[in-house]
Amino acid sequence: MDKISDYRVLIPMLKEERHDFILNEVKVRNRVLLTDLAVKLNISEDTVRRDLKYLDEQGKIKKVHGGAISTSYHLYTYKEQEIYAHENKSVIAQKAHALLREGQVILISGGTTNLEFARLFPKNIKATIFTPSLPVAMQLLEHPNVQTIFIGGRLSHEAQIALGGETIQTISQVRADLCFLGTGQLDPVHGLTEFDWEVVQLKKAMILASKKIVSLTISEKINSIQVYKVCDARAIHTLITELNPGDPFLDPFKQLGLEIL
Amino acid sequence: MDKISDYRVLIPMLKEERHDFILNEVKVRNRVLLTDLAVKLNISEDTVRRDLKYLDEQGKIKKVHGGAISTSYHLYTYKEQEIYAHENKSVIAQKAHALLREGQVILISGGTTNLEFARLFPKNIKATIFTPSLPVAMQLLEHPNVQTIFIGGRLSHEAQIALGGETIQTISQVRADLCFLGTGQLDPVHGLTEFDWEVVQLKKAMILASKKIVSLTISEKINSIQVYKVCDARAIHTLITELNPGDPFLDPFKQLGLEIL
DNA sequence: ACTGAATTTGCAATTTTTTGCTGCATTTTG
DNA sequence: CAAAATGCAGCAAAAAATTGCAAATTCAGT
Repeated sequence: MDKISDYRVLIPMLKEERHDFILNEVKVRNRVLLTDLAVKLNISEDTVRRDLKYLDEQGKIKKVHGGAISTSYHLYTYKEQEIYAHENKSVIAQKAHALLREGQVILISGGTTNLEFARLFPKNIKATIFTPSLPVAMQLLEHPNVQTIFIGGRLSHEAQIALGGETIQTISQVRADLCFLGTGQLDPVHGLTEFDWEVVQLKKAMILASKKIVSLTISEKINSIQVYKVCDARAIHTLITELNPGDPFLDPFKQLGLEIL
Repeated sequence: MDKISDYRVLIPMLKEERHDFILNEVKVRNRVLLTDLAVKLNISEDTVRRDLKYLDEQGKIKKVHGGAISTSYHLYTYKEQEIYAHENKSVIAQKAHALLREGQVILISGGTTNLEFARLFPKNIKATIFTPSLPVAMQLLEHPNVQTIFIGGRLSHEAQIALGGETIQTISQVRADLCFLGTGQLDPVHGLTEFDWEVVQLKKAMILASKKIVSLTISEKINSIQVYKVCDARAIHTLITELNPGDPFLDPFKQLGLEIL
C-alpha cells in the first residue's frame, strides 16, 4: 500500500483516473473520508469534494458529510459486526487476487473473509466457482463472468452453509484448481482446527477435491486451537493474512514451507 | 491486538455509518442503551441522543427513555419495499398458512411471492423444506424450526435459483407433501406457462416430486400466457390469490376443480 | 508554435453542519 | 420524597460544504 501511495504522490492523476480510484476505494472499504482521499490523491479537499459530488450525481456512490459511502451497501443485509476486522478482510481478499487465472475451477467455503473475497472477486475474470455457502453464492451472483454452482444439502442455521452427507458426496465429484478455505483456528503445530465436527468433514472433502489450498486468515485467528482438526498446517499451500508477508509473526508457517502473501 | 482496538477507536465514524451501526444493534438485540452506544461508538451521549432522535423520526426505531427499541421486526430486515405488489403478496403468503401441518416435507420454488411466503412462514411449525432458490433459503434460515435443504446446482444470475440437470436430478429423489410453485403466467386454458425453458424443466420436476401442488399467484399474472408450458391448470390443486375466493374473476379455475383460497 | 476559449484546480471568505458542553427541566428509581 | 439518571435547549468550537474567483492546464484551430 505504501509503495502505491508514494507512486501516486509523484504523478498527478487525471480526473477519470481519480474517479476510478475513488470508486474502487468506496467499493473496497464501503466508506471513505474526504480528508483521506485528499491525502492519498495529493489534491485539495475541494477537488475531492467536487469528484464526490459528481459521482454522487451519477449515482455511483452516496456522498455524506465528511466523505462518501457505498450505495449498494445498505441493500442486502450484510452484517458487519466488527468494523475494524472488515478492513483487514478487504486487504486479504485483494491479495488473493494474485492467485487467480482465467478459467479456473474454484472451491470457496464459508466465513466472512471468504464472503469478502467473493464480493471483491475481479469482475473481468471468468471462473467456475463451487460453494456450499449461501452468502458467498449470493455475492457471486453479482459477477456476470462467474459461473456459480451451489453445492446443495441440509443448511446450517448458524453458518449458513450446506452440510452433511449429500454435500460432501457432491464435493467429492469436483476437481478444483484452487480452494479458498475459511479458517476457524490456525496454529503451526496443530494445524487448521474447528469447533464443529460437521464443518470439519466438509472442509476435509474440499481439501481432497482441490489441487491447491489457500487459507485466507486474519491474524487474530492464528495461534489458537479448537477441538477438531481439519488438516495439518502443511496441507495449506498458500496463507494470506492482512500482515506483511515478512512479519516475524508468520515465521513458523514459513518454516513449514507455506507460501505467504 | 492492542493495535487493532486502538485503531478502531481512532477512526472517526461518519454519521450515516453510526446510523447503520445503531440500526444493526437494535435489530440484533432488540434494545439498546444510550450509554452503551456512546461507549461503543466513542462519542458523547448527546450525539447518540440526536442519532436516536433522527432514526426515531425516520420511523426506523422507537426511542425510549435511556435508549431505543425495535419498532417492528420487519422494518429494516429486507428490501421489502422494493418487492412489487408487496402488500398483495403478504396477503397471499398468510392465506397459505392454512395449508401447513406439523412435520410436512415442502418444496418451494423461486419468485418474490414465494420469498414472502418463506419470510412469513409460521415460526412455531416444524417442517422440512427443499428449495432451489437462494433468497428463499436465506429467509428460511431465520426460522429455527425449519430444516432447510438447498437443492444445489448451477445458479442462474437473474433468477437466483439453481437450474440444470443436477438440480432436477436431486429434486426427482424428493417426495414432498406440498409444493409451492412460483407462477410465471397462469391461464385456465393454457395452464401454467414460463418464458424460460430451464425453469419449466425445474418446475416439472418439482410437480412430479410432490403430492399436492399449490400456486401462489397475484391476480395480474392470471389470464396471460408465455411460450413454454409447465402444466395444465388442473395439475394445480390449490390456487391462492390476493382476491376473495368468491371473486368471479376466479370462476374459470373453480370450474376446473381447483381449490381456491 | 501561438491564441483564446473551456475546463480544471486551488485558494479564501462565508455559511452550514456537526458535535460536545453547560445549565436546567423531566423522568425514573429506591 | 429525594437522589440519580436522562432529556432538552441553547451555545460555541471545530469540521465540512459552498461560493466566487483567479491561476493553471488542456485543446482545438489556425
